[in-house]
Amino acid sequence: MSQAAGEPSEGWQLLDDQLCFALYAASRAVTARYRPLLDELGLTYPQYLVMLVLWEQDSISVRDLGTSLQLESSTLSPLLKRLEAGGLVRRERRAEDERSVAIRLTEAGASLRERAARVPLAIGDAMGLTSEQDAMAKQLLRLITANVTNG
Amino acid sequence: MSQAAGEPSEGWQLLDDQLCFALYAASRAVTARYRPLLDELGLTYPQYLVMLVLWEQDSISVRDLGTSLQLESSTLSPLLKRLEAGGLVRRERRAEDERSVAIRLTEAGASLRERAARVPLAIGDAMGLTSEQDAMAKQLLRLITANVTNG
DNA sequence: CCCTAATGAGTTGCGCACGACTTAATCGAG
DNA sequence: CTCGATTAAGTCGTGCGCAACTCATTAGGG
Repeated sequence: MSQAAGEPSEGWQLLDDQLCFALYAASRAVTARYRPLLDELGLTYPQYLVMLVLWEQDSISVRDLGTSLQLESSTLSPLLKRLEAGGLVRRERRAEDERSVAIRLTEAGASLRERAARVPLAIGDAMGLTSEQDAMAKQLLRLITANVTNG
Repeated sequence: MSQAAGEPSEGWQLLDDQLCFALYAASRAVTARYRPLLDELGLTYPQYLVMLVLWEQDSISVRDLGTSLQLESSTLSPLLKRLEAGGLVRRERRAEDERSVAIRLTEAGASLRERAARVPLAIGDAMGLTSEQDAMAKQLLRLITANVTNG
């Protein structure tokens, strides 16, 4: 166990013992691993997540996108504008409810799906987990998220 | 390979199946849980991590801080300036090597340690994991970080 | 019908996070 | 010793991520 200069450490407050830091470091490390792959597609990591949702379900409101990704409109609105500027999505007010904005894939956005197919495979490969470890990790992370979100 | 809207997805590229998203969501959820606690201390989450390192080992270079936290000097330099402006640390050039800057705690920075003692306990409590689950999660996250970083 | 509350999207301000770059100091081969 | 390469810290530009707020639209009680 590492110690403060001179005095013994008390055991609480050690960076390397904290799950929170392991989580923070792992998340950034994985995102960094995505970067070169996503650069080829002209996407950032959050933009890629938005595209994943749209490839699953085209024409979705900003609100529902926020629910899926747990992101605020203040994060999504500028991001979606950048995707629109890049020609991947269109934004149009809904006739039924003028408050709502539907996000739809353009042709370019839809066709990007094939080029992106290899990304999750490459990342899964880089993570190098067995399927049991992968399942365990997902389960634990979802448990943490659920506990920390409401509790 | 691509599908029309409405059809079932093929299993690759499903947001909810991806470990990377679970990681990203969990990391943000945990940080959000920290926020009200750290607000009372006048710290952000990355600032809190820097303070954790300093409480373990006072007088550390920006370089070594970056190695510990896996952060670039371009992230740390402005962050450390804000901590200095807040009166928690001092920055002084090292005599032995004028390129290097030593970060030292002020009195206020050192005494913040006691007030911060309850933070890891509160977070650990909120995560609600058994000690076995906690250990398993840390192990898996470190494995992912290690594999993804070099590989 | 009216008027207030709510809802959805967007704006602003601030603090990361990182790539690309700059500057200054040190190192090290010849 | 000299001078080109390396190293440490910092700056700049871009894109999140979120709190606090605004604005427009819709819902709903009286």
